[in-house]
Amino acid sequence: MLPPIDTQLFEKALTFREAAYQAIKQGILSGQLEPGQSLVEERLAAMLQISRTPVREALAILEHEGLIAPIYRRGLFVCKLSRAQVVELFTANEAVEPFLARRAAFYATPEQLAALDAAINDGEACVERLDIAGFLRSGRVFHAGMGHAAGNPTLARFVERNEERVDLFLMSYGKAVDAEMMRASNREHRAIYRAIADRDPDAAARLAIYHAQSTRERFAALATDGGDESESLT
Amino acid sequence: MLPPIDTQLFEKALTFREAAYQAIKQGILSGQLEPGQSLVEERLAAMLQISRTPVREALAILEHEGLIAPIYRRGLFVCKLSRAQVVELFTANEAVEPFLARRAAFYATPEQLAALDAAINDGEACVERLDIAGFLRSGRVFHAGMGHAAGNPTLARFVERNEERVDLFLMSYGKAVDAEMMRASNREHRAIYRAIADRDPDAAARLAIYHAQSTRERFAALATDGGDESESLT
DNA sequence: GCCTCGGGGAGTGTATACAATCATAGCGCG
DNA sequence: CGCGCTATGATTGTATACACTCCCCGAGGC
Repeated sequence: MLPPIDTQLFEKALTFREAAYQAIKQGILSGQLEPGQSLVEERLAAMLQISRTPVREALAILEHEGLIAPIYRRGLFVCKLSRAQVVELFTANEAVEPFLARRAAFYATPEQLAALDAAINDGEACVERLDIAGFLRSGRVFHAGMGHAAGNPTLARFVERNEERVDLFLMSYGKAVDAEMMRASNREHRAIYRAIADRDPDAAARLAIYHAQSTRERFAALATDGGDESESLT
Repeated sequence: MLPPIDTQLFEKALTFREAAYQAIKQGILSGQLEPGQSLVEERLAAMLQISRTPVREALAILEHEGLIAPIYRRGLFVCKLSRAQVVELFTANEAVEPFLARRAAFYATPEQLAALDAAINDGEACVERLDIAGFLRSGRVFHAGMGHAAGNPTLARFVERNEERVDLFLMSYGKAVDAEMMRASNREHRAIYRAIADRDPDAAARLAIYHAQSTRERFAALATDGGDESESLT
């Protein structure tokens, strides 16, 4: 599955490198480039109608972010995360999310609250369409938005990257993600949002913990099989 | 100030890109490349005796990590963090460190405990030598080691990167960092270590919080002046 | 004396060229 | 018929070449 030739992306980004980074990342997170698939530099460059140089620089960054993994002189591959790695990501989020929720309840501006609300509504729309990739994206927007509202870009970006990697895993199990699961997740998002909007830090933090644990349990129920655990590309 | 030509680094790394990444990062964190200084690709390439291509890829990663910042078609510069940004980093650590300390108290292996102890001892040695860069490095090793002992590489790397950026800031104020300050920090590290070694999660978490806050206060006392706050390169 | 306006140089951003290595397929041989 | 070996192609890793942009500086005009 190949992402189509890049078109408007170059208008937003100053450099081809940035455009390539966005395009490839988008391709991965939208499911067009599936986990385990090999990424040939020249092919990507041809799709984006640029040369290999900026593509390589973009790939270097994505590799550093943990979305793709190289095998020396063999090629680059979209990461296949193991269950253990995903559990680790959830654990990391468990440490950070309640902190963010609490602070968001203190500091969120009306605009930021509106952004959170919009992300939740977008998620609901995606559920109706059974648009899994879109739903996962809306979730990332929500979590990143909460980080932003908490006034800590560093933590916000950390959470966002973790979500990206989790979603990358979930894309592998796309067929198993059903509407009820998505609805449950969105309900929890809305509950957190309400607590933040009500300026109730304790409730926000509590609900964030609940959400993290609950998500992990939903995930565990999903990924019972091992799959090809052996070749978990890191 | 220029880092000398790379020698042994290429033996450890498979690619020039990785070697360049390590070398440049090392140059920044050791203080050879000072905040605000411009990094000319060709110059770096000449020092490392390689071409610009792998250097650029390494720089792209460092930029993504937030250690250097580009100005479009003007050049790359070692980041000058603002006080607000450093406070933000401390806040992020405050959320994560107690979590790591608690888990480390549960899961640390004897080897990991030994590594923590070694890092602390190294730090003490650096204090005697008044080796600020070395002391900061030992601190990064300690914090990263705690993350590792907590069994969560994701959080460990997050903390490590935050420490790198904080240390980058402190390098600017190198002259103001005195021995007593370093000793205090190391004492707190040792206290955390003892709690972990004693398998006392609550104490470890409590001491980690205290350390984070205490470090932030020491920092605040240090960076009272604004410096050239205006041009904080992000 | 101050401002404006080229011209040269430095340096990034991108493209292309080259070398090294790995996979694979074809072929011979046992 | 299966196994190993070689040759060829594909793809990465690195180097070099080119174009464009921005800054600096000096000359000329007011």
